[in-house]
Amino acid sequence: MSESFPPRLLRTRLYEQVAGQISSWISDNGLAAGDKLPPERELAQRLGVSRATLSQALVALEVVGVVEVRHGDGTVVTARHQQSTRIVEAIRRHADRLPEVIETRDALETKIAALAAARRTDDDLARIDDALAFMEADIEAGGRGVEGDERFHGAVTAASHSLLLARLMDEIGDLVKETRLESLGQPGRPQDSLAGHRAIAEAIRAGDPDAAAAAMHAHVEMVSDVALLREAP
Amino acid sequence: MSESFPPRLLRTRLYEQVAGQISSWISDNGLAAGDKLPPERELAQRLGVSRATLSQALVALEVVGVVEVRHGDGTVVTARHQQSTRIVEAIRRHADRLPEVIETRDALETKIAALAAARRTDDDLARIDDALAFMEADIEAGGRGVEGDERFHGAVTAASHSLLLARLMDEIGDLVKETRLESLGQPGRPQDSLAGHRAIAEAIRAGDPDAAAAAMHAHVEMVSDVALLREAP
DNA sequence: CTTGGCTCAGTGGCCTAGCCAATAGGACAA
DNA sequence: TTGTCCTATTGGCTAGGCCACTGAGCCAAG
Repeated sequence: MSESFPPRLLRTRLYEQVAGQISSWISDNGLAAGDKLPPERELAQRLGVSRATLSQALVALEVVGVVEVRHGDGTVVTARHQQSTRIVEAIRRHADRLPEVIETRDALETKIAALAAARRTDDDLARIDDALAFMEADIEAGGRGVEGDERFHGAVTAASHSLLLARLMDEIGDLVKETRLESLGQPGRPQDSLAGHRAIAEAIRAGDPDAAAAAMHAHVEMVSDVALLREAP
Repeated sequence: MSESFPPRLLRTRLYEQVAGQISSWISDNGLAAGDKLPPERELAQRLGVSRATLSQALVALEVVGVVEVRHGDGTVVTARHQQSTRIVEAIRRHADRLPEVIETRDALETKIAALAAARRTDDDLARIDDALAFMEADIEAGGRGVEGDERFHGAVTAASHSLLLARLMDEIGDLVKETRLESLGQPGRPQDSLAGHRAIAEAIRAGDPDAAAAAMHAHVEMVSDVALLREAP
């Protein structure tokens, strides 16, 4: 019942507000890469916070890649400040983001499947089979196989032995999760999905990259056939 | 001239070390999602730093998504802590990271090229042509066309009209830059690269996704033929 | 027995005040 | 012109303290 409750009323820490203000101040005043921010002491006073808090905000902005703090010199604006940071948010709020997620999954997972077919060890294969079995049991018990689906794709990703691709998949993990829930909620879909997984697993077992890529592509395409998208061709 | 100078001898701030220690402490002790860290006062004392510094470290870890700091309750470990965080660093230090970057580029840019062919506007096309012209002029003037190369791929990415794919490309931007420098430094390579770009541009102009994908794939494959890799087949 | 309010100990949030350390840029000597 | 040194500026970090929030236990009202 407690499905969609109030969003937990997240409490904003002071440093977050400060970071936000600095960030938008940079945009509003059109500060470009290399431009300097005011000294900490002055900035803190102007913002009405202590230097310690300002320091936290700067750490946050630094981690995200908006500014660079140089001991003894000052704080300068980094390049690529507008793009990276807020795009995730932009996407999250964007209504028609589903197609983009599908496209991106297709790009990454097709390659991942091909690599997995070429590189999988026996252990990798065992984990893939485990995920398959888990999903099958879940579905037979009346479940939708959500977790099994997740495990399967995770196992395949691991089998590709590419840290970078794994990292990017993780990056879009949350978005993928939403499409997963969407997709597996449709009647008959879990079984179809399981069948798709089996085809992918077989190609990987056989060590056939092209077949694995094709199977994964077909699978992602099938998954993308979601009610939400079916109205606007 | 200041092309690839000293890596700027990055100065580690205390909070970075602290964040690192906490992070590995979490891994080593097998802390799972939901487990609590010691209180700030105790942790600060144990690590031999002030609470303010520890606080900065926690902000950093929070921004990255490793922990969640709850006012009045404590600091708890978040899910997905092991994967995301340190992989970027791991990759950066990994000697044989080149192949992974190439693979990932191939996955993303092949898809991007196909989408660009399907969606490019006339403006997109104009920007692509501009980049092409810029690179050509640079090469004729004796340059290596590094910036032109960057512009071209940027223009194609923009033409794909996918925020998500653009974001992921941005994510691996630094790594790609290194391979770019590596590749274009080889004799005759700039011209070859330019020819590859032309083929891609033509396919996009013609609105042929398959051809664009194929051309991009060939291009990435050509680029990957780097001295560093040629010894270990 | 359940519910709501109260208290209190533990914990993070934030501040003030201050000294240390790195940097850049100017003054000055060679 | 070049190299060295000095110093003002600016960030790095600490210490110590008060306030605010959370959760658990207790207790009285329903």
